[in-house]
Amino acid sequence: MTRAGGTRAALLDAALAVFNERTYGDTPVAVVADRAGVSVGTLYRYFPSKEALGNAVYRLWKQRLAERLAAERSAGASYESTFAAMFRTFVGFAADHPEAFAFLELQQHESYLDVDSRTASTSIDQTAVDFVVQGQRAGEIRAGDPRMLVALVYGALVGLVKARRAGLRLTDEDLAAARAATWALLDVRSQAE
Amino acid sequence: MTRAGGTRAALLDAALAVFNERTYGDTPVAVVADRAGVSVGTLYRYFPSKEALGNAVYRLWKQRLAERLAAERSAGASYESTFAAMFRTFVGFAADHPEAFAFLELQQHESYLDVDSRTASTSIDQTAVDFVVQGQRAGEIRAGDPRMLVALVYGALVGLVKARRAGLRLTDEDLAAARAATWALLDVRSQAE
Amino acid sequence: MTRAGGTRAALLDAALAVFNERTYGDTPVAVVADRAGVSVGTLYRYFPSKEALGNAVYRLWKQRLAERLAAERSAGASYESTFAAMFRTFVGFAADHPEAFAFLELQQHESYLDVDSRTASTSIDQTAVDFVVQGQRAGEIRAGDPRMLVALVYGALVGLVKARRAGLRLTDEDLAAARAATWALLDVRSQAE
Amino acid sequence: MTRAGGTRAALLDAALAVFNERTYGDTPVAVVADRAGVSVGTLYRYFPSKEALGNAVYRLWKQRLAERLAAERSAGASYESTFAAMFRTFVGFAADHPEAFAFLELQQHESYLDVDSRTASTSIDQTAVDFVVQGQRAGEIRAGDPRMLVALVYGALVGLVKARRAGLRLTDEDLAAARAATWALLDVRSQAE
DNA sequence: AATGAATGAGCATTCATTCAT
DNA sequence: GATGAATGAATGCTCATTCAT
Repeated sequence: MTRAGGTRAALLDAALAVFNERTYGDTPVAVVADRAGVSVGTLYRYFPSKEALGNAVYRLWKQRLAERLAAERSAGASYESTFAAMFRTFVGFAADHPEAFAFLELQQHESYLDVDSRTASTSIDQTAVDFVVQGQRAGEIRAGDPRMLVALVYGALVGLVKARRAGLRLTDEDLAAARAATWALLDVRSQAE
Repeated sequence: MTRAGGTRAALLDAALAVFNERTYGDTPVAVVADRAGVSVGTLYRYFPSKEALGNAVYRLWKQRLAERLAAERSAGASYESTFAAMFRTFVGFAADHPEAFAFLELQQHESYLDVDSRTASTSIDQTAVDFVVQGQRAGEIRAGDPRMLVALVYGALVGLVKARRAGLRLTDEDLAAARAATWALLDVRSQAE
Repeated sequence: MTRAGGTRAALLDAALAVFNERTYGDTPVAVVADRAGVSVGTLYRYFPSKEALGNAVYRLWKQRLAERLAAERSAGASYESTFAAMFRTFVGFAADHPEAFAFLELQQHESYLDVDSRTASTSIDQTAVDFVVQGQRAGEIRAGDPRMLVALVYGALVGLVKARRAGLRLTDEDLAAARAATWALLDVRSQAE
Repeated sequence: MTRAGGTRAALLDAALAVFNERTYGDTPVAVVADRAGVSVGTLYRYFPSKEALGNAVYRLWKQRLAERLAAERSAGASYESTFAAMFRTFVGFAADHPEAFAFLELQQHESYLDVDSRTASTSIDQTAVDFVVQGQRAGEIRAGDPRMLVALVYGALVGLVKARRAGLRLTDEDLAAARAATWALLDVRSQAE
């Protein structure tokens, strides 16, 4: 099962897959190695420990998500349309890489994430907080602690993806409605007068 | 260290506490027994397995939350004010029982939850879905798949509590703003015309 | 195979035996447990690690040897007769507990001995150095760095026991000759005039 | 990092060095190869196994020591002066090649030494035993089992070197005293009349 | 009923050795 | 010849569960 990207990439892929079938903590490294089509010894040639492997998987996908989100801040666009783009990116990422999204957002990583991984995670938050702060200054996003608003929106998005993962089937129309509803979380016009 | 409620209650309390300090999966049963002030043997007299204990803790708190939420549907009140009451109940529950909330919503239980526990979980969803469906019929809640709307709202709430747990400090004013924003997720008046 | 002294004693006995058949480093803990007639898990109930077990065995026997040696310093006796008593004690200990002696003196312990164990070891040296210093003051033991003289005598004794272990058969007469020769290492009368 | 003597010599040097930093048993072959500046594969081209490498190192230095000792038996010299020369040779060897001496005398080799290596070891003993037997016939060395006397002397010498290695600092005067004391182990004149 | 000693399968990790390039 | 990636058996240690007292 070796891949074009080589053994290391095969291991990262296998790890993502099996960590999702159970959990990082419940998955023996032997299972990761098996899935990647290599021996345990080989896994340890590429990653010094199970923790290092977990961190590598986490960082890889957090960074990919961060890159996709960062790319959406287009110059002249309105906040609502920028939000719509970010929403689509986020939901699209979750659709394209359901295992990666589930691993990132639906598991507990506190026990093994190192500083670099936590930093990768923070970068997405920061992008979102910046967006909210600017939107508030422009009078398009409602008042309130920006981190709180981000937590609500991010939570709503995670809730959405989690529900789909649990079996909820949504049409494009549904998703457009979800986007509109989530934008209302931020929209200054939804603010009680 | 036995409690008023007896050994079983002491074990459930201890389990909730220690499952939060690490994770269900990372916590040896010996640690639960220790914390409860009993021996491992005794733990196994009250619960046939670690899984059974985990399920009991899960069900206990899911049911308590469900009861508090169900109690909020007052007869003549508007949907918005009912929502406000439910929001307060939910956030209040998380404030009163932070360990319970964290255990219920911030951990993965898939690997060990039995059917009964999953049902207990569904009951809260159902309460919420019923509320949304009725609100939609009454023309006060926006259109869209009710389960999707519930997922968004529930996700937003979890995101809020998670952020507080990660260190975000919020005033009562902030929480009122969070409630208003979350209501906008549902409010028909926030719907784009 | 449980012994009168209980599981812990059985483990210490088994450890001494198997550490001698190979080496501390070459002996899996499973082999120790097997020999003691218990499971690996039980071994770990009595000793937190293999290192701790190794240290416990080392300390136990070093202390027994130290006690036997310390008991030999009789009040009015001459240095030569005190030395003879210590020599007999030492050789007798090696004869009575060949495995213990071999473990203590013929293996490398540097990699795992803790401070307490090293202290137990030093106590024997100190007893010997004190003896030499007093003998020098009394004009019965030759001049020279006392630690150096102790190293020579201790080395000679270890060499003797090692040779017996390798198959050398010695009569009581031989041993008396060995004692006399070893005393010459210290005897002021053997000093070149 | 190849040496004048070629790859094989570089490997033997590297092995001696790293076997002393830890132990033969604790040293991965990869560390030996690294230190020698070659790959593991190359190491296995020169030595069929780790054991073979260990034996080669052992034999190499045992033979060098044996040669230096054997060279000391000068024709007309007295036994005491021959002994003095051998003592100096031995202590000098330990000073010139502390790693080699420590490897030979302060580690356990039983688990992997082959017959040839054991033979190399015996040859030194034989030289020493011959010396003692002749000295006894000449009436200059005390009575007693020659192998026993050799064991005492060899042990004393090892004890001396071990103590120096553990930090004991000795002047030339101290060493002369050590030599005199060690000779007393053999000297017929030290024998109790 | 309660205890806690005992069990042993299971896990992360290491390392001597092989072999395709 | 030389390389170093790959192998997989072996090791120290953990922990859910049982059971004699």
